Amino acid sequence: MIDKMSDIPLYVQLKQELKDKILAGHWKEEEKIPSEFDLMKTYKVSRATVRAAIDSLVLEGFLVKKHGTGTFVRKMRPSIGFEPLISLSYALETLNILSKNVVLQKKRIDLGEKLKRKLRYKETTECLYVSRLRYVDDIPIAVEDSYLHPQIAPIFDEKDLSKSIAKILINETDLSISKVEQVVVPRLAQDNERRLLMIHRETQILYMQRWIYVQNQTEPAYYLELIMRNDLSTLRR
Amino acid sequence: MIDKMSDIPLYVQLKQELKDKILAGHWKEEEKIPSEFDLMKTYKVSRATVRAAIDSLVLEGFLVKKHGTGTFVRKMRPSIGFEPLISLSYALETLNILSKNVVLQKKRIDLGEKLKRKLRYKETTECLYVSRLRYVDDIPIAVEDSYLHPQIAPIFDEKDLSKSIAKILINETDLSISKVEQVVVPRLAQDNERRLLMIHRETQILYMQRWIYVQNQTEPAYYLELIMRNDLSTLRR
DNA sequence: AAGTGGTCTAGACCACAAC
DNA sequence: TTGTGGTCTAGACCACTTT
Repeated sequence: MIDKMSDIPLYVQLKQELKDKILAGHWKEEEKIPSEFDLMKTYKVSRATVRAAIDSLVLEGFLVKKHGTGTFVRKMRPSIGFEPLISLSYALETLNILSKNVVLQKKRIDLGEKLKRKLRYKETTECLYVSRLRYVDDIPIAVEDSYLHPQIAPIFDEKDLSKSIAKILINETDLSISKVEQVVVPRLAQDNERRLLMIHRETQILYMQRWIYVQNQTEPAYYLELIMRNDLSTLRR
Repeated sequence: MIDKMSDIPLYVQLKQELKDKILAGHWKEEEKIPSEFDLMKTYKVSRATVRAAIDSLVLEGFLVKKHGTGTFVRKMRPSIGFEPLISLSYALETLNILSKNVVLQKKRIDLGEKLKRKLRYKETTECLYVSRLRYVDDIPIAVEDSYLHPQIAPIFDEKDLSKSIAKILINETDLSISKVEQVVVPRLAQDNERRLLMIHRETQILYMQRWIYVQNQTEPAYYLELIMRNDLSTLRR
């Protein structure tokens, strides 16, 4: 209950009240909670107080607001906080850097022995290959080669691949990620990389490989290989 | 300037106005911006509008508020370059989260076969072991076990290990990092981990291993194993 | 048309930090 | 004591979604 005499701010009390109900399952996932006006009446507080409590819970990922419709309990993601480790888009967003991808190529390919070993496939001999260039303000910052396992490739057939593949994997599928392996090597850019990223010979880049495993599959669902500029400190928006 | 006839919300216009001034260097880093009341007068808007604009910029990491003192331009965070990939401290800083370490143990240890394999040592059979607990606002968020190769361990004999080991490696030595390998697995916390992190059984954690290689050495200079809470988004400030 | 969240105003009092 | 940000109220109108 809410105590107006308490030293604890009303919106904090209301926030805790709502959070407790969410965690206790009082409202189910995806279910609508009472409207802001209902909450005003129920708890006898002003709308600003209700909104402060709700906004805070939205920020913490417990609630989602839909304009004109209502406020809903957010489907719990098993991996909140995990995203920046998986998705370059997400990692950049935490720095307030917005990037966009341009798809250069997208095709099914057969894997040679060498590539098969690199992708850590055991049996599978084909995959969906996507080559992309990532831009921040029309400046190319990374070249990404993605390899999608046949088991998950169909999901991406009709997706907009200018968006983050990792984000799609996390948010638009029911797959849960079981392991992420990653190797990063700093080195100088090679000629072809320099041309794509429009950088000088001396510029250092990061070469990164990433294997993402889902659920019980033994082969990586998503292999990513990228090179990126290592001097993004000046790109804040 | 702010246009009350525009379709763009006033607080968004004000936010953009302030952001532009920050990026243009109109106020320097760590410098105080005008008070909320000054901004109300200057732009002829209500306090709620001013606060909405400022709160949004705080959230994005451009401003910091200090109760009773004022609002200040935030010091620029490190880039997404190499550092956040190596150092949890850096990675958290990009999320606007400041953390500190407490050293629980620090001792030389002899390695059994199992540990030797885990550390990926070929010949070496000893190392410097450091166990630390990482806090954000007195909340324990991670337990870290660090293993330092004998070749670099002496460097850390007299260092303050409440600071980031990776940061020391990057900034206070001449060693250059040649490779970083990392494995992340999301899973539920075990009993002993739950106690240290003061979390419930259902809470998901991230288990991470990281091998850092320097220069031409074939054995990792720094092996790190940690478990951390996977709900750090709720700790953002 | 009705209900929801989004924006905005004007005013009030409180808690904290610095002078 | 003064100035700052923190909390809270009561009211208004707008934009979006559903009925």
